[in-house]
Amino acid sequence: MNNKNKDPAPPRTASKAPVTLEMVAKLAGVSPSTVSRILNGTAVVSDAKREAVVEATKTLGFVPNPLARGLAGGRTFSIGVVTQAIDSPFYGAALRGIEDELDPAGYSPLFMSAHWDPVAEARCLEVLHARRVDGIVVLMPRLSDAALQACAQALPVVVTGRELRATQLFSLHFDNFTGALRATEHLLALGHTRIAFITGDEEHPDASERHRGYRAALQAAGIAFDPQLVVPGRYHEISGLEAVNYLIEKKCEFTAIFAANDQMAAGAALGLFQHGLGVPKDVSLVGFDDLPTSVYATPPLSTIHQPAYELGRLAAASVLQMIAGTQPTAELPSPELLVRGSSAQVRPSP
Amino acid sequence: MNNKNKDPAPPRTASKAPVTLEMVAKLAGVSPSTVSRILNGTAVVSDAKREAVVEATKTLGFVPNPLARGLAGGRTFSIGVVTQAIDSPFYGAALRGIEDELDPAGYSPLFMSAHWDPVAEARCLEVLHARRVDGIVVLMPRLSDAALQACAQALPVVVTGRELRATQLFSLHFDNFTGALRATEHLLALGHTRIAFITGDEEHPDASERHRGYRAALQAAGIAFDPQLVVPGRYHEISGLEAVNYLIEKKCEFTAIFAANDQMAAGAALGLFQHGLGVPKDVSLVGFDDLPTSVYATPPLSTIHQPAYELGRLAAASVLQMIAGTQPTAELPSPELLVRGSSAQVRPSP
DNA sequence: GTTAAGATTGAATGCGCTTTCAAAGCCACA
DNA sequence: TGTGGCTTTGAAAGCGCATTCAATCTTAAC
Repeated sequence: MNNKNKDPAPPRTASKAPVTLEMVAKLAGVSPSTVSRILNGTAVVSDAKREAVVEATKTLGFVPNPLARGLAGGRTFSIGVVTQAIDSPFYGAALRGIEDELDPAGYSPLFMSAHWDPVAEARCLEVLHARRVDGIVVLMPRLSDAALQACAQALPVVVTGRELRATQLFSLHFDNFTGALRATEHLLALGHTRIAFITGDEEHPDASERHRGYRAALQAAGIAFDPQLVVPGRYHEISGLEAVNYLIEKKCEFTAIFAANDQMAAGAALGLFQHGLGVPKDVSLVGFDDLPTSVYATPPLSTIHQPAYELGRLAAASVLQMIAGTQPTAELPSPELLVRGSSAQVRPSP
Repeated sequence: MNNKNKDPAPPRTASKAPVTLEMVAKLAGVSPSTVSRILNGTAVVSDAKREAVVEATKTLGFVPNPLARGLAGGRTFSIGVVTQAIDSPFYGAALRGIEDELDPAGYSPLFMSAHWDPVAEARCLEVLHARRVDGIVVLMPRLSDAALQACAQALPVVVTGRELRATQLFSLHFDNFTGALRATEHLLALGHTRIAFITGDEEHPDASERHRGYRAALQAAGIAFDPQLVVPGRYHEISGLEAVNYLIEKKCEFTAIFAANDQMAAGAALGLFQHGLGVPKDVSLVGFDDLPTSVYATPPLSTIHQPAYELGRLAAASVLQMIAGTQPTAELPSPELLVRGSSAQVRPSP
């Protein structure tokens, strides 16, 4: 491979014999304790010694061993992150946010996937605890509040997608209700009255909040709720597709669809396409989440922006604050409606 | 929150005083060494003691401290994984594959993102090395071969997206050339002769291989190569969109587009849509990668399936093999063309 | 009935670092 | 000149585990 990059990584000759703090101490002519103190800023040291140590650290290329630090000091400078699916477009952005926030602070994330399984989630927590992480972020937990609170007794925990507060436990919650309300209102404002709703996995609190938002908007507009128009989904693309098939099969009349997330909206779009229905010509479509891919859908998907990246950043910042002893105060931005090409004025019925 | 899940995580009462191997030893009436031996299967122990230890381990809820294990034993049971972007749809699947392979083996992945920056990548390698991971997987490295080889001197390394072999260094390479060849042949077979190509970031070996595949197919079909039809892209959606705009602006004639990856194909699709061009009615479109979302595009995208998940699994399995002392032999499956709705017979020109 | 080889086991050491604890050095004040 | 209080520094004790080494107990062969 003709890779002409100048190498940023000098071929470490020390690949065999790892440099230890003790060696630095000897070279600098001080005790190991002093080196440690300088490394951690634990105490005041004379400038002379400090310089000698810094010098020695450089010439030796010393990098402290995190394992030893963790074992001796009790802090590992790593944050456990429990996600449901590392390969989900939504979580991806959140993980990125966590990364970006942790990195400059000198912390490393330790990602684990629970796959929406409470048992697996509990195992993740256990493993992270065993690995002595300094704090934990749980993205959209499936575990009970009590389990989370129990976990928070041992170390700082931040959860998202749930309202929950306790000592060493902070929650970051997005206003799904208002988001869904806005989305439905948007469709309503375009003249739609027959708005189908594809629900999320109602095991998730978000899903039911979005459902409530949909109903609230309808009610406020004085439109009778029609249970026929609500089709259960599971947050996956395929369930959006199935929902559309179901609606059409049942000959439900609808001029718009609000899907509880963008992934199902994508599935729904495909379903409509397969049935020869144009978006937004025949059916308006609105999603929820604003996945990075949604703006590149054809047509671009109208949706509620959920700040996944921000969520990650704030969650990470919050654990860091708790570790530092401060009570976090972060709050997620309000839901924001993004009107794109998939929603339009209702056509006068033929 | 009405979470009715039975709690899989019993409220560990021992959240304060961590159980140590020594405590287990005392309870079981044996020496710490024996407990360690049983834990690691390092030596034969009498059944009586083994049972006593297992029993004690259970009643105490003992979980060995990975930090201590790592420090004392030199093995951390963790694998460093360097990815370019944790939030990319392509990498997501690969990471998932790695996770799935590592987990049953008792290893944990340690993910780090290098953001396509060789300097950052070198830093990742350093951090992972410092964290004493037992092996490293580098997905689509940007670093020079030499740097990678240097890294492999210290511990087992698996790289993907590059052909590179050395002691403790294994590479997993996908046949991008053939993939691109197949994609182009497909378009050719449909009667297209004016096939535009949106390149990837040519810093990546994959990108140039795909480019070569495109040209090879054209040549084999006896079609003169037209440089006008090749538009540089950078693997992002936006560059696909820009490429289409460029082609149309320049009034290039084309009946099909082959994008070097699905993300750019999505961008291209949007561009065509904005210009009122139908896919595949007016322009056929073929991508590369087979992202999970591509099957839900409207119309579903014809593409070359790249086994990202498999890639992750095989890479992980390979490091594990190297750690175990065996030479890995894994090989990626051949590229596979998936014909979906975005490509069709060329229309007789008007 | 011995003895050597082999199987089990425990005591002790160390991985690399943080952190008391106490000693030594410093200052100012009386 | 002496004493108390403060600061800088080093020695030493672990953190929790793996592992070497030597001791003890078996078993087999003579």
